[in-house]
Amino acid sequence: MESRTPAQGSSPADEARGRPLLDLALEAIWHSEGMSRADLSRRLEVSRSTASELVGDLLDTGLVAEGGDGPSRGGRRPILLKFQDRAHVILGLDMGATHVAVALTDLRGRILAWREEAHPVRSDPEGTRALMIRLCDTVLEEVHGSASSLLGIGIAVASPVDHLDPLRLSETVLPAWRGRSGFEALQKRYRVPVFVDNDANLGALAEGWWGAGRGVKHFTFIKLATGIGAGHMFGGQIYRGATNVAGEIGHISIDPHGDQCLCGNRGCLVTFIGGEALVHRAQAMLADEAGSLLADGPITPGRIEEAALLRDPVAMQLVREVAHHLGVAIAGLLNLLNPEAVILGGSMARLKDDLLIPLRETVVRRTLVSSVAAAEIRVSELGPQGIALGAATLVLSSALSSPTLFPGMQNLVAGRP
Amino acid sequence: MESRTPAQGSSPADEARGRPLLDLALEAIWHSEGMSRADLSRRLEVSRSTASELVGDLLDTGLVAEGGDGPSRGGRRPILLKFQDRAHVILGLDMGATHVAVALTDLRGRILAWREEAHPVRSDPEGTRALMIRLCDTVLEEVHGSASSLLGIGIAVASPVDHLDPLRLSETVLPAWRGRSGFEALQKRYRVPVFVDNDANLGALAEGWWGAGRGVKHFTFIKLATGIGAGHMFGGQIYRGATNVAGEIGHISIDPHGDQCLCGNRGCLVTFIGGEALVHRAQAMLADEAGSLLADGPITPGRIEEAALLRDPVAMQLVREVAHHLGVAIAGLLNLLNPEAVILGGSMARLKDDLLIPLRETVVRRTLVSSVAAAEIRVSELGPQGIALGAATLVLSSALSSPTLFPGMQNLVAGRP
DNA sequence: ACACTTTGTTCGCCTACCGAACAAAGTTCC
DNA sequence: GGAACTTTGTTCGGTAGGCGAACAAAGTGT
Repeated sequence: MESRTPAQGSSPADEARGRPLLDLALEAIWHSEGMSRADLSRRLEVSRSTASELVGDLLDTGLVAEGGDGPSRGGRRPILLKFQDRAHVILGLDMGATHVAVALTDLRGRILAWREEAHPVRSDPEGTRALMIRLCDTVLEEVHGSASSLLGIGIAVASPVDHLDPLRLSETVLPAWRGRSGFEALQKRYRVPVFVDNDANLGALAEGWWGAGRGVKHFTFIKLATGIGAGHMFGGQIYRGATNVAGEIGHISIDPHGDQCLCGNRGCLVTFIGGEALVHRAQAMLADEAGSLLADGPITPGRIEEAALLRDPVAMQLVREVAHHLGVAIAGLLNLLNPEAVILGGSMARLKDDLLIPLRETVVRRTLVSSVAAAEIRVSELGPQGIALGAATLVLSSALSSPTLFPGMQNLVAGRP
Repeated sequence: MESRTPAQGSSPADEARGRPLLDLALEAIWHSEGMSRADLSRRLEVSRSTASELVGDLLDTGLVAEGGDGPSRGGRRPILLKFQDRAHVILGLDMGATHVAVALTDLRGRILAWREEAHPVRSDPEGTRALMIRLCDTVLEEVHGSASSLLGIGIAVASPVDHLDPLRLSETVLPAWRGRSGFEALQKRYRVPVFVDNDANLGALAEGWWGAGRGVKHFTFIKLATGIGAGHMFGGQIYRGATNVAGEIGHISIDPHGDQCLCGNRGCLVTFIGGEALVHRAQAMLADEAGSLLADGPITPGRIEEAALLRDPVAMQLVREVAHHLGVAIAGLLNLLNPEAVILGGSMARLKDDLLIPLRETVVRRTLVSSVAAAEIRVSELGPQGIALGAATLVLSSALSSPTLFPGMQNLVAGRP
């Protein structure tokens, strides 16, 4: 079974000695849209002759193809090389607390098929595993013939993931699963590597590759949901901390005299703006003021977001309160880590400026150095599909940084005839 | 003028392609004490023949020498290779708010000579620069003949440092310096590269190389002084954030109803345990209770530390309060970053368990995941010399990771006869 | 004394990469 | 429209960094 860290042949010495030229060439072509052999030669700082030879090898793999001539730069027109985004597909699974979602993507993060279904994940491991397989089969059938070119499966789980044994799940967060994910079944069924990581980390990864974090070196993604989780992207890499549980921003205390939290701390962020806290607060506010859209029917975080979008006064007051409390926590984050940006995802993200403007105000009032206050605070661009997309991106990023995962590249590195 | 980032020939392509074998060999020999050519071959995963040739080159530089035979492992006895720690010396300067300190070290972080002098650094740029040169001359003379083998100068400043222009100083923190450090004069006088970084970062670097952070991948160093600063070491590298001001832990709010801070925030950590806050709190406590060692004479953080060491009840009560407030901030840090360890330096560090025990208690009560609570909290092992030692270490680490900084290595990389 | 290990050197080989040269295909300027 | 110049992409010999095999030197274990 494959772990998230590519196990094969990655010795400490190899890491320091750098990656083979062929890998770098593939990655460079992926990043640029339509680069010539001469461009590649300049990019990798190799001679045009070697660039030419590298391209020859890559053409054989099918991952790269020639795609017509580009504009002349004063001489012969270059032959553009295009990464073949459709050479493979990737399955990205989002296993939340109460739903399962599956995205089938190409190698450019485009979602070719999508399925989402509500399910009591926490209490029903067997049913969840069956559902995951059913959804995977569905999307693979929908995009005809894609099963044969499946590159890998990425899975986002709403629980900490052990770096050394990513197929185990936290027994405290998901007791009914008893630590065993059973994801090996997916690996056996589809005969491809399986990668697992925490959902906030993968939300961050997706935003960094395709969303609000493109081109941003250091940022933190905060997922607002029942719980509050964060994923850090430092220098293009997910930062996981010592034991892979970095990002528990929900349990930062923002008021030592606040309510007791399950974690033992007082005044955790989650006791102010977690899903349950929001519902309680809404109920309390409705007791004072009637005439809210929230008055009829059960109150859920989703309905609060809906109501705020419709400019319901109670819901908007709640959003302002969320903005304030979150602002205190983010101010601390900025002072401590000085990221370039903070990206908000999950519920509330659709509110955009209604959330961001009061949030920014709190942050600016509460940060010292001007450059810290200049950090951008944005909302997710990917919405609810972001987590599953991030799971697929985990596979893609692994493959691009160590292309032996691509079936066509294995012949080249091992020993060619 | 050299910046902290080695400017010479470091193109993006070079970085990805990895460092030359010769550099890796030098670093490997530095790290091990007495490794053979065969060991090196295994470590770098190259053949014994190449390892042998690499060693031949390194012997020529004078940075490595053969140091007798090692114990047999069942065959011929290996010839041990020893890094020549005395081949060069390094100057490490610590420019605090009210003092200047200089350490002359060898290539193993041993302090060969040390000078420290109080000086109103903030208000007197000219005098500070003259003092720095005087102290440098003194320590270079004391270790006779070392001036000729000076490798470089590292400087720790108690102000944020711009990554792109490390010779500029923050105008807000040190207005009298008007942004100009004038450190170019040191470079001209001693004809060696000068490296500059923030003092908390360099404290972290020193602890990571020589002190309480040896072998710890991810940790945060917190310097308690007039202000509270932190430096993060992630994976052996100083983490600086987007604009080089990561680590402003002093301005994390731990109580939104607390006192107003200069930064605009309320209830910042410094308003509880910064140098001035400590003095005020001590004065207030003395009004209630007499008979303290602190009653006679001016109250300073240093005297509070002294009194606590002598088990003065007022001072010890203050320490417990510091431990509690710091614990709240550290709990947040652990939840957010999940480091392996937190290392405390500056004043109070000498108190060890008197500080650590109540601190750990607060942290454990306030962190969710068990592995987060398992993070080690320690005090600095290097004491007041740590910052200057870190400045010297900045030079050493740069030289080891890009050995062209060593005079003897330049002939080899360029083009040998 | 013998077999077996480990170290370190030598030497020929292989291959990834380079530079020079060249053809093909454009552009610019007169 | 043609000459001069550019840029691209290929070919081809050269080079040097690293490898493996072989070997001598110096150990250990039985």
